[in-house]
Amino acid sequence: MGPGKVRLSDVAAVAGVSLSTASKALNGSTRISGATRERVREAALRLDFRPDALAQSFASGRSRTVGVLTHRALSTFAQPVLIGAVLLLGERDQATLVYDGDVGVSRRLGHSVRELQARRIDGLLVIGDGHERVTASLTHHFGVPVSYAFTASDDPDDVVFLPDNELVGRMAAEHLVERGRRRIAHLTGPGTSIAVRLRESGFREVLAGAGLEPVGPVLRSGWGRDWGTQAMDRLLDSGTRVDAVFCGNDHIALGALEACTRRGVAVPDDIALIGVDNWEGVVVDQNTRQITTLDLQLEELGRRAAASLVDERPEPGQHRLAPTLVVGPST
Amino acid sequence: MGPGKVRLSDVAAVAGVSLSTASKALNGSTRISGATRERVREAALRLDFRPDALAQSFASGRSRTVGVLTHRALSTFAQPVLIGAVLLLGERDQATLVYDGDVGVSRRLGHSVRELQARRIDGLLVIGDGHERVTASLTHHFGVPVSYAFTASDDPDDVVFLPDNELVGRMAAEHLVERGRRRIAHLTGPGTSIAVRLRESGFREVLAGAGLEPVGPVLRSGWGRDWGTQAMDRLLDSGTRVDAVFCGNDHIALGALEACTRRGVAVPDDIALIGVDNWEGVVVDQNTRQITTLDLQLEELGRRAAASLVDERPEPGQHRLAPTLVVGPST
DNA sequence: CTGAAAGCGCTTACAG
DNA sequence: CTGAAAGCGCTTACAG
Repeated sequence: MGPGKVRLSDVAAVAGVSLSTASKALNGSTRISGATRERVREAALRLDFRPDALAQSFASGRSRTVGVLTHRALSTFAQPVLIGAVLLLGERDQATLVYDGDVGVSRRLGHSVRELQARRIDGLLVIGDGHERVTASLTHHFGVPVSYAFTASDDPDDVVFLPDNELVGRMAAEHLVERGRRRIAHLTGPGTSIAVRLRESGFREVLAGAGLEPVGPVLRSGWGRDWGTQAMDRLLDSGTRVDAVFCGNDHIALGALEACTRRGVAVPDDIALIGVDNWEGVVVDQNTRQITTLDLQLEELGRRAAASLVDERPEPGQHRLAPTLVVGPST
Repeated sequence: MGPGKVRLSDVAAVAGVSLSTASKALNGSTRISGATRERVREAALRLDFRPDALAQSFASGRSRTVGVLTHRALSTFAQPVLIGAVLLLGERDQATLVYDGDVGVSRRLGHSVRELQARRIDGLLVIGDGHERVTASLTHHFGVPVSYAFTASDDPDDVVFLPDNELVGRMAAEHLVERGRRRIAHLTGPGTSIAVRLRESGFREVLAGAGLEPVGPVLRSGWGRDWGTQAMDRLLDSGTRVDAVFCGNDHIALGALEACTRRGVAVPDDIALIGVDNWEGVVVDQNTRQITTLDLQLEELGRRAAASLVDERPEPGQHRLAPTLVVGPST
């Protein structure tokens, strides 16, 4: 259906202007008389002109495609980052070329980098797998903007987006302190984890500001529900008086909740629990919404990182995204 | 760094052939003498020639970009489908242009369709939000292959990929029957749901084949954990003897587990529980792996649907993907 | 502000 | 099997 493909030259002819003028009228913010612009626009509208994106890209050198490099086997946490990036890029009419592979392994990487260069991507987003690893900077391989999401880069001049894990700790502490809790313990993941250390540091900072410190020893080990149960039992067995626990993630918080329930400790009346991740089902979709959590806003992280490539280019350095407090109704 | 951009004409010159011959030697499966092909390849390698993808696309009309239309606000379930699609397409060196919007609402859709056409996409993938809704076919808007994932289309000639929900029911029943369970109940989601009906139908079919039928009334209502607890309580209160329960999803199964635990019913010794979704944390990462589940393989669904656009084109009609059984160790 | 012209770097009938 | 030539449909200095 239709009179064949409409080209810009057809629009120009109908509008009674040259090809180059038509082009500028439609795209360029160049000096063009308002009247001419209107005439060209009308003609384009009337003819239902749609510029051939392939030709535009070829002529302009802009591919309207952003490359994305992800770390092999996208984790639960990295997935929303990629989703956010892909959706934002779509909103900007940018396609996404995703290569998955171990960003630390140069073999696969070499192929991906070459392909992305050949594609003349307009920008590159490197998505890592959390705060734990540092990605070797790839920025110098590309003549286009490169940003890093959910991983640090080893070049301080890179544009990096990370969840603000220190703020996570501060917000957890503030939430509990504001609600009158004073004897706050901390059960968390392995002490080798950067996220664990940052969260703990923010947590201690706010406590100190309120003239407090963590009650009992900070227990650091795993990220699983089992560990949460075990740690909570240990804490309560020790006889430490506790009125709140900051759990390093929601799995730990659920494990702690289980221990409390088993021992007849009321949550949150006797002990308030706060976790991290907004793990689906922890807060939503349960009567037993006894846990408050902090959402790392990972999809938004992906959106911001992608936007940094196609919208205004931000300052070099680490950009930290604030988490969101998701309050269990009874807390 | 380097002697400027290497073009195909440079390769041709070095190899001592014409531009067109060089092009065919590198891409075409056309009749080219082995010797010539080798010479051209060597030259390309030596010069580190990388074809300009923009020029290739423009000349060939193939954009190496696949369009993806997703239903507004990607759900937890639709996300892995998109991830799978994007990753597979990357493996095929295909970029992805994702437009999110209500596929049923023509306003936004119109813009997306026009943009995708202008981009001269090589194929289109429509990702829906599960078995419940039927998407109006968009196939006729495009001259390129269109596939549908995680939604039905209203045109029987469309290529559609769905989880095999009937098989979900059959596999759940088979698993329980094979393990000697005979008094099997079914607690599930709303009776209006297509997925609920298909799962129940497969479930009943296998039971019937074993000379059985569901024990007690099939309880249909919500998808949440609360409902699972409530339904399990109702079932046990009724005095019905039960040795297994097929739960419509993992949330329901977890709710049922809670009810059992509270009442001192041993799972899986007294009552085996099987759910659906392989919801993170249900089976993995807990000592209390008391629940078996069926994984809908949604990422694989996305991969298959994407592959149907860029690899071999499958038959029209619905293609159903088998779930995977994820057995809790003690079941 | 407008237009003529070159050029982006390949692919692909077509003729030989 | 190989090559000369046209052409893909825009953008962008450049000159006017």
